[in-house]
Amino acid sequence: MAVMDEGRPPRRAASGAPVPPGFRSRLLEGLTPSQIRAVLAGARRQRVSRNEVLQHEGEPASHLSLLVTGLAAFYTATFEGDKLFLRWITPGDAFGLAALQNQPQPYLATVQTLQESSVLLWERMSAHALFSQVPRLRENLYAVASDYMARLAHVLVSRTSQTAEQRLARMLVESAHQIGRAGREGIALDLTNELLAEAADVSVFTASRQLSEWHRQGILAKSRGKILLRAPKRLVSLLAGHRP
Amino acid sequence: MAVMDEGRPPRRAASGAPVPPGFRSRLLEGLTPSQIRAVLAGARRQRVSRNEVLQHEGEPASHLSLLVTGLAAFYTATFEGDKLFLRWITPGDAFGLAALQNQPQPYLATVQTLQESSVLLWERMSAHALFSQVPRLRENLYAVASDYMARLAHVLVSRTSQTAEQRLARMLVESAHQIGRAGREGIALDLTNELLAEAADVSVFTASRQLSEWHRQGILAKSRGKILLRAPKRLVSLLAGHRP
DNA sequence: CGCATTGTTGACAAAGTTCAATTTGCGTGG
DNA sequence: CCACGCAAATTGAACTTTGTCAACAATGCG
Repeated sequence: MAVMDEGRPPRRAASGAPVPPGFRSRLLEGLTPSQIRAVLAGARRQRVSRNEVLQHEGEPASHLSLLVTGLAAFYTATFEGDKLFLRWITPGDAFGLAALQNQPQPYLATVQTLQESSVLLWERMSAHALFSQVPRLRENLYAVASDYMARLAHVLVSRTSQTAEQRLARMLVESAHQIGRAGREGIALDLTNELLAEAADVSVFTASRQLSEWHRQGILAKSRGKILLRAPKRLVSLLAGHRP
Repeated sequence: MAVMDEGRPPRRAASGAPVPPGFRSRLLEGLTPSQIRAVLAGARRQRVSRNEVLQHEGEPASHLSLLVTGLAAFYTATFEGDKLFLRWITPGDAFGLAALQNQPQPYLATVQTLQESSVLLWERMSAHALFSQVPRLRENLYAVASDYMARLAHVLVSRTSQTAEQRLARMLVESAHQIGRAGREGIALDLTNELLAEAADVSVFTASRQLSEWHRQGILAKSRGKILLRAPKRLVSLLAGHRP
């Protein structure tokens, strides 16, 4: 993964703050420092508060975006208009990949912040120009798109072939990797039952019952809006060791 | 969509038959005739019989492929190893897009023929070379990949938020577009209950019951391995007109 | 301290799957 | 050309999983 050069104080982008030291993104991997500077210079940096919609499914894909700090969720809408969680967007994740198509396309999903965040935004046309100048960007873009594909396929498999219990376990384990904070007691997650239920596509009631069950078994501890995974391995075993 | 030049007799590719006249593929759209010749010349043409596996999920993506004639299905495997239908592959559809990544990647899905078919195969490295020579190919590739994303998202929405009846209706309507033969009586589909059930992710029993119901209502006619859609619009109305 | 948000619990209902028992259709070989 | 045999399709009934709903509890913020 690309790491920003931490040696020298990073140059301030034309219209925004620099990227935090140590920031990594799959999209910028393998670029030279000067290429990274050029790419960042073409972006607009923006702070966004919690629960802000960064892109709206169906609207023309006008920007390529990159989450710098914070947390967002990537949703698609059902035919009835309910939102359907697809994945977390964490710092370093790009979204709005539809903007890089030659023909203007609509966004495939809605992205909404779950915490105060900051993003880099490239306007469609200037992104096209940048991607022509830096071939490595195109390669990275394709890799990122492929990663979306693979994740989407996993979600699909999970939703259609796993039980509610397994989906919850999977979501907890994945979330632990992506948005968890490791501590002495275990891995801490800032998730309400409601958000977790939504992410695992389970009713809040099922989520509550299952979490209580795992709490009883000592696998995790709960408090309001927080989950502490004490034994993530026991959750993993619910997934893999399913067939005896 | 790209159409092969039908004016002159198509030049025979190095190691296979030419593409049939009128053949169209999203992947080759916008290429000049000479570019198309060059691209086809780099491919191996292959006949494959029914139920042949063209690529295996998890194996290294060694080839980019293009279905020329016939029909195939694009499956992914569940964690238990069952196959999970994702989409049809019809003539002109490319698959094995993972081969175009810079780093070698595994195939994301299994592709299996449902009829006697023929495919064009590009070995990974020569595909890379071709795609460097013809920038338009890269653009098309990205568009094709985006189309996969969009379809996958649709499947996901369908699987998680629609009833068995709706999924069957949707699958019938989609299949009618993609693999149906329009006739005076309606649109004919060569599908067994089993294949349809698999594609809609429904048990064969549910499929049988629902088809019988629609048969009773005059929406379709069935015979062994065949379905004749008489009133596809009434199926569509089950999807959209669901909310009153 | 009061109130809104978040979480819990039990009873019940709905949607589909599973299973077993048959029936139907169709190609084939005698 | 007929009967056989297999694959495809059907049907009813029990069963499972999970969602829905209503009522309630507890947590923590202002």
